[in-house]
Amino acid sequence: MPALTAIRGFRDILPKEADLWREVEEKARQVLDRFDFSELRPPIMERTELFQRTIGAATDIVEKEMYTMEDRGGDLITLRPEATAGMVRALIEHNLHEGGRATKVFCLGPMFRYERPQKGRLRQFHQLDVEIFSDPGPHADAEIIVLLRDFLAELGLTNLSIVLNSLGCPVCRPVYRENLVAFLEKRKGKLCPDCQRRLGLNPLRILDCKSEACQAEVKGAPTFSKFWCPECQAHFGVVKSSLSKLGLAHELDERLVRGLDYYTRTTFEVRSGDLGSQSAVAGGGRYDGLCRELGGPDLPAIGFAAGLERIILLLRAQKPKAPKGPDYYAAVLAPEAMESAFVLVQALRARGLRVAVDWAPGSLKNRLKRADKAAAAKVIMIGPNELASGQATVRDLLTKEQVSLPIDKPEVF
RNA sequence: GUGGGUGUAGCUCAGAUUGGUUAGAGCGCCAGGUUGUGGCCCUGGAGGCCGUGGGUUCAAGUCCCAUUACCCACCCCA
Repeated sequence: MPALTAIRGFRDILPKEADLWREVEEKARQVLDRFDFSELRPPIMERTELFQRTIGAATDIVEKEMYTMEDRGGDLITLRPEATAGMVRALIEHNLHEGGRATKVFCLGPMFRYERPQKGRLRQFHQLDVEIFSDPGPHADAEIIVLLRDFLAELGLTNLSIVLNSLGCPVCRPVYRENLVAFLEKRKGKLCPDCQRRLGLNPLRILDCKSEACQAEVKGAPTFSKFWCPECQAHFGVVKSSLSKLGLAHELDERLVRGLDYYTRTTFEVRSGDLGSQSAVAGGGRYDGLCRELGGPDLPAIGFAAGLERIILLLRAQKPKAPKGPDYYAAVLAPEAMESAFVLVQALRARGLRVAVDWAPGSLKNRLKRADKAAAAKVIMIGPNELASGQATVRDLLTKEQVSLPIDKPEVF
C-alpha cells in the first residue's frame, strides 16, 4: 500500500479514462455552442453566505455537506457544492444581464460535497451547469431540455428517461403547500422520522421520500397539478407541447421535487436505469426568484446541472472504446542511433504526425510488442545498419510492408 | 451519520469453514526458444511483512478484538 493516497471521495482520473472525459467535455462544448451559450467560469470558492442564501438553510448540503473554512483573514469561505449560486453572483456582479436579450451561460468543473462516497457519488465531482437568464417564457424551458437531450443522445447514451413536473409559483405554491401539510399532518405518526421533521421545513420533499411507509401515505395526498394557477398551468402546457412537437419523449411525475429550495415552476430530471441507486444523471428547473433574493435585479432564470461522473459511468458500461494509437512508434536499436532517432522523430512531429518513442533499452522483440500494445500503425527502427546507409527502416504493422526513410530528410516521407 | 461486504503479486482473484514447514493461478513485466523481426505457442525469471495494530496458540493469511481504507446500500443529490 502506498504511503500516501488520495483523500476519501477524491479520485484520480487516469489517462485511460481521461480520454473519455475529454470526449464528454468536447461534446458538451459543441452542443452548447450550437445553442448559442457562452462559457462563464466562476471561482471554485465563494463566501459561505452565498450558498446559505441560495441553496436553502434546511438542506443537507448546507447543514452538513459543505467544505467550509475560515481563511487567514477570518472570512468564512466554502468550496462550491453546486454551480448555480456562483453563476448568479457573477451575473449580478458584472451586470451580464444588461444587453437586451437573454444571457445564456454554462460552466464545467468540479464541485465539492462532504458525503459518504458510493457508486456515482464522490466528494469531488464534476458538473456541467447550464443557465438561461432573463427569459421567462416556456420555450426557454423547452429549449434547455432539448439541449440536454441532444447532449446525452449524441454521446450515445440510451435507456434514459426525462421526467417533468411543475412546482408552481409564489401564487399557487403556498396554497398547495398548505393543503399538503394539512393532509400529511393528520398522518404524521405514520411518516418516517425524517419526514416528520420535513413537514415543518420542506413538506414537498416528503413526496419523493423513498420510505415505503411514506409512499403509502403520500399516495392519497392532493396533487400539485390541481392547484396550479392558470399562468403556471399555461406555462407548463407550452413546455410539454413544445417538447412533444420535437418528438422528445417525457413523462410527468408529480412527485418530482428538487432538493434545492430555489426552484419554481418547471422542474425536470434525466434518469438512468443503469446507475444503481444514484440514478439522476441531470436535474434542473426554473428559479425565477433567486436573483432578486440575492439582491440583484428581478430576473427569471432556468438551468440544469448534469453529473459528469455518472455520464462517464454509463459510457464506460456501454461502449469499450478502441484506443487510438500513434501513427509511429520509434524503436531505437542501439545507443549510437539515439541522435539520429531524436532528430527524425521531431521532424515527423513537426509535420503533424503522432509519434511515440521508447528511449529505454530492451530487446527488439519487446519493442515490437510495445508498438503493438501502443496500437501504433507503423514502427520506425533505427540501428547501426540503417545509420550506415542513412536510412531508417519503417515497418507497417498491418501489412508487414517495409520502407526506408532517409534519416536526415524525413520530410520526403 | 447508519447498515452490509471486501482488503493476499503491477492487475483480476484462489487459499480462510477444518490454524501446520519455502503462500498460489491467470493476465502483465523481464530473459530465452520458436517464427520471415512482433501477435500464437514453449521454457525460465523477477515481483508478497497476506491493509494496520494488538490478542489466543508450540504454531496465525486462516481464530478473536480493535483500527483503517475501499465498495455497495440507507440518507442526500447531479
